[in-house]
Amino acid sequence: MDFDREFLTGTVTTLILALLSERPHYAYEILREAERRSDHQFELKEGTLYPALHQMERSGWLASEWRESDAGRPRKYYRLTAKGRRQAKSKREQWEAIAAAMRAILEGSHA
Amino acid sequence: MDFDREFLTGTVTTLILALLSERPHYAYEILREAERRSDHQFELKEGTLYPALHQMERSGWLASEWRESDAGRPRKYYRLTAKGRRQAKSKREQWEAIAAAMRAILEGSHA
DNA sequence: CATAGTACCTTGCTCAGCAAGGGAAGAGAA
DNA sequence: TTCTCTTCCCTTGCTGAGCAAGGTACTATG
Repeated sequence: MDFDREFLTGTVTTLILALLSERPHYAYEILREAERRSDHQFELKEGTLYPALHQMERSGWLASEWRESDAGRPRKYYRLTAKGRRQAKSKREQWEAIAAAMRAILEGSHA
Repeated sequence: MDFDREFLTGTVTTLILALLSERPHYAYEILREAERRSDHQFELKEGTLYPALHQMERSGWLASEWRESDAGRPRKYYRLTAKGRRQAKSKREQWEAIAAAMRAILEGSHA
């Protein structure tokens, strides 16, 4: 396999695609959800997330839709397109390959 | 825990420190070894590795020493300093935390 | 009325990774 | 002998992800 160059820095993209694979989310919700599930290991920054979402929408991986909320501001929900679903799969597989490769290398240095 | 900013892109540094934790290596050997152990998943680039090693030496994580080889050019061996050993531990722990966090997030999207 | 939380966004910096170059020296093939 | 392959070292200059730091606006709470 050949990793996307950007992938080695790309946990953010992988993470967004994974969450959106389950159901549509709005950005702020992605922030909270990533924090919660990672037991506060991840603190995704707004300055990272919003531009990333816009970029991914421009690339045709995501589609967005405004929805009213009973309390407070309307929310912009993102969902995966077909292209996005393919990307999500690819990114996840790449991540798993990297994780396996790292494991193989790190194991040696444990002794 | 708080990740080093660079860490999310920093598998390279982690990997180098892990290999040097085992024994001194010269750069070219690190390239080959990373490839071999990752079953050719990783193809560390020279343009990445050499500057990284120099940077790490300047930071006091590594020390280097030229050794003659029976065949061919002399080789520049790098080994960890005490500071480097602490870094190696820290990076490995950070990597493991990220891997765990990613696992937690990716699991949900498998269904 | 001030503070904190929710929710959207942008601009401009920094620095890791890399493509693309270079050099030198030995080994084997044609 | 010349050419190419492999080993081994290195540098320069680009790109782009992540982020700090800023902004807006509305609601709830003390």
